Amino acid sequence: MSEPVTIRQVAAAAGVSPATVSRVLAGSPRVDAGLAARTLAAVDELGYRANRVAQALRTRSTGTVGMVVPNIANPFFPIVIQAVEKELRQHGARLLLCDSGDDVAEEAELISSLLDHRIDGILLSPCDRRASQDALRRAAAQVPVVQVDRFALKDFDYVGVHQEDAMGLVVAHLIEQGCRTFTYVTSNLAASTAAERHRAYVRAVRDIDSYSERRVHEGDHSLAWGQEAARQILEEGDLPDAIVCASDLVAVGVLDRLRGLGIDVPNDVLVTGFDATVLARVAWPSLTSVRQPLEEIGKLAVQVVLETERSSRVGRTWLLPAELIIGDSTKKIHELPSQARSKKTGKKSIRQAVPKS
Amino acid sequence: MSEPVTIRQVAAAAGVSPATVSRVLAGSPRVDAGLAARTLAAVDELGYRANRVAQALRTRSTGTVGMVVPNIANPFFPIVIQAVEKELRQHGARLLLCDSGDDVAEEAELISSLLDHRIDGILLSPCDRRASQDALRRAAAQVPVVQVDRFALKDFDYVGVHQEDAMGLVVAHLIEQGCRTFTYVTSNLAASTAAERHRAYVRAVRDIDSYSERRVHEGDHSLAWGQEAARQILEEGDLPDAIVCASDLVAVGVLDRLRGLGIDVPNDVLVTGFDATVLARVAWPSLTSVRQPLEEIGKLAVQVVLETERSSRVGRTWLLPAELIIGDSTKKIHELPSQARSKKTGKKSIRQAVPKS
DNA sequence: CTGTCGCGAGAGAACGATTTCTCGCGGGGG
DNA sequence: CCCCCGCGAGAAATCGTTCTCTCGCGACAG
Repeated sequence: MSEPVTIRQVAAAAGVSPATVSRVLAGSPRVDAGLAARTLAAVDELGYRANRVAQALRTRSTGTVGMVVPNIANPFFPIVIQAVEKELRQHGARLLLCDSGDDVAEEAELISSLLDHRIDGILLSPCDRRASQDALRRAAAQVPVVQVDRFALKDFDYVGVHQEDAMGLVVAHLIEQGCRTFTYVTSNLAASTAAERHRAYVRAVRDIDSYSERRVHEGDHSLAWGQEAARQILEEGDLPDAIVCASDLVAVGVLDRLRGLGIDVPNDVLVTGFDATVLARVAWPSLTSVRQPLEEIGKLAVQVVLETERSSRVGRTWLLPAELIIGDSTKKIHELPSQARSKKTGKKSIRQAVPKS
Repeated sequence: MSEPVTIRQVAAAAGVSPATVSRVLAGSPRVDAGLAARTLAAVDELGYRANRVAQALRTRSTGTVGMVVPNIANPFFPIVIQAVEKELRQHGARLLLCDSGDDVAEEAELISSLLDHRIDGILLSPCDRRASQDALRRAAAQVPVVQVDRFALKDFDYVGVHQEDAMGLVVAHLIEQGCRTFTYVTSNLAASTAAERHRAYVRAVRDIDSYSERRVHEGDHSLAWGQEAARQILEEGDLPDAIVCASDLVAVGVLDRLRGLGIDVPNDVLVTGFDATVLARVAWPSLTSVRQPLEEIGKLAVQVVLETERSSRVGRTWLLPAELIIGDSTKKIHELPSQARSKKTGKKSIRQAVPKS
C-alpha cells in the first residue's frame, strides 16, 4: 500500500543533503549537532528505515547468511538452525535457509542461487562428502564458507564434533554392558558424519573377541528405514547383543519394529541412537544416545563465517566435545554366560514367529 | 576471491550493449538471432549470473519471502518450513527464516527487519493473537502477508485448519471410549490455535453429564511443561478419565511423568496429543493425536502470498481438513461402572505414593 | 526519388543507498 | 593584510541491473 520513505525525502524534510542523512545515521564523527538533531527528527517523523537492498548494492554486503542443510525434518537440524538464527540476529544478520533434500544437484543449485543473492557467507552441511566438493569450492571462491556438522573438504573451515570419539563412547559403553556381538544400522555413508561413525564403529568392534563381521545396513535418516532395518536384522538370524544406530530417528524406527514383534529392549537386545534429540528422551525405552552441543555448533559457525575475511582461506577445524547420554535402552542387568545363552534361545523362538515377507 | 562477472563485461565480450544482454536473458521477443547467440555464448563463456541485489533494486522484487515462526524446535514447524521452502523453490524464490521465540517484541522487530530487506511477502505465525496485531498490520501495509497456522486478524489472509473441529474430534473420540471426566493441559492461550482448541474443548466437555470444571493448566509447548502439568494434576486429587493436551510435545511430557510414577496409560488414564508429529508415533504408548496437513498448509500459504497483488487485501481464509490419528494412548477396553470405580481406587493409592514436592 | 514508418539496438536514466570529491568559509599564521 | 589550510556539508559518481527513450537504417508507399 504505502511506499517506503527514501533517504531523499528525509533529506528534503530536514533541509539537508542525502549524504548528511547517511552520515548522521552511520554515526559519522564530524557532523554539526544542529543538523544531526534535525535529521534525526525527520527520520523519526517520517519513520525512515534504510532500504537494505540499495545498501547492499552499494556496500557489497547484504547482512544475510545462507544455510543449506540436508533435511530440516530431522530433529537434529532445527536446533542448530535455531542457534544459528539467534546468533545471526545478535549480529544484525538474517538467515536464508535451504533444504537440499540430501540431493547433490539441488544442493549445488541452491548454493549458486545463494551466491546470486550475494549472501555474506554460507553455512553448509554437505550431503555428500565427495560429490559436494565442487559446489563447496565454487562457493568458497566467492564468500566465506563454513562446513557445519558434516564436511566435504578439510581445507575449508569446519565446525562439528569428533564423530569417531563419540561413536567410540557408544561402543565402549555397550562393551562395558557385556555386549559381544553387534549390528550396525547406518544411514547413507555419503554423509561425512555417517562415514566417520561407521569407521569408528568398525574399529571399536573388530577387536572384540567374539566379533564376527555383521551386515551393515544402509538407508536414510528416517523412521521407515529403522523399521526396515530391524526387519532385515531379524531375517538374518540370531539377534546381536546390541544394535547400534547412526541416528535417533533410525533407532526409534528400530525400537518400534522390535516392539511390534514382541522383542524386549534392553533385555533381548540393546539399542543405541545418536544425536540425543528429543526423540531419544521420548522413546520407550529412552535411548542411549550421544549429545552433540548443537547450540554451540550453530553459534560458533556463525561467528566464524561472519568474522572470516573473504580472502583468508585457512581450513580451520573446530571440534566440540560430545557426551554420552545413557538411557534405558542399554540398562541391562549383567548376565552370566549361561543366562546369555538361554536368552539367545528365547530370541530364536521369537524369530520363528516372524512371518517372512 | 574472484569478483563476479557483471553484465557490462558480458556485453563487452559479446560486442553488444548491456541492454541487449538483459533483453536476451529475459527472453525478449525481438532480438536478432545472431546477437542473441553471441551474447549467450559470452554468458556461457564468462559464467555470468545476474546480481540479484541489483536486480531487486531495479525491479522492486527480491525473489525472497520472509517467514516468522514462534519456535523452530517444536517439531510441528520444521515440516511446514520444509514445505514452504520447497514450494518457494518451485517459484524460484528463497526463504528468510526467523524464530520469534514466542516473543511479541522480537516478532515485531523481525518483521521490520524483513521489510527492510524488501521481501516479496511474509508468512507469519503470530505468537500472540492480540499483541501481534499491530506488527501484522504494519507488515500488511507494505507487502502481502499470510497468516499460517496461527492468526491474529481475520481481515488478512489465513491458512490453517479448523482447530475447533479438530479438537472436537479428540473429545468425541474420548467420550466414545467412555471417558466422563477430563483435564486439559494447554500451552499459552495467547496463541490463536491454543485459544481455539481450548474453547472447543470446553464446549465439547461441558455437556457431558458428569462433567465438572477441572483446572486448566497453562504453560508453553515443551516437554518440561508437560511433566510439570502431570505433577500438578496428580496433586489436585483424583485422576480424570482422560488428559487432553494441546500439543504432542506437552503430551509426551505428561506421558513421561505418569510413567515415572507408575501410572499406566491408557489403563489408568487416557492421554491425547495434538499435531501428530513424529513424537506421537515414537511415544510409548503411541499418542492419539490430530494430524494437520502441514505440507499442504505450507504449500498453499506460499501460493497465496506469491499470487497476491500488493494492493488486494481481502482477508481470505483457507481451512484445511484435519484428521484424528488414533494411537495406543486411548485404546482402552470399555469398562463397567464397577471396574471404573475400582480403577479409581487404584489410582488413589498410586497418588498417595507420590511425594509432595 | 523522397518522406515516413517501423523495428532493432544502444544510450542513458532510473532504483536508493554510500562515499569520494569538491567547494566554500572561517581562522590562524606569515 | 593576505594566503593557506582544514573542516563541514553538498554535488555527484557509483554499485549492477532494467527499461524507456531515442536514433539510425531499411523498406515501402506516394
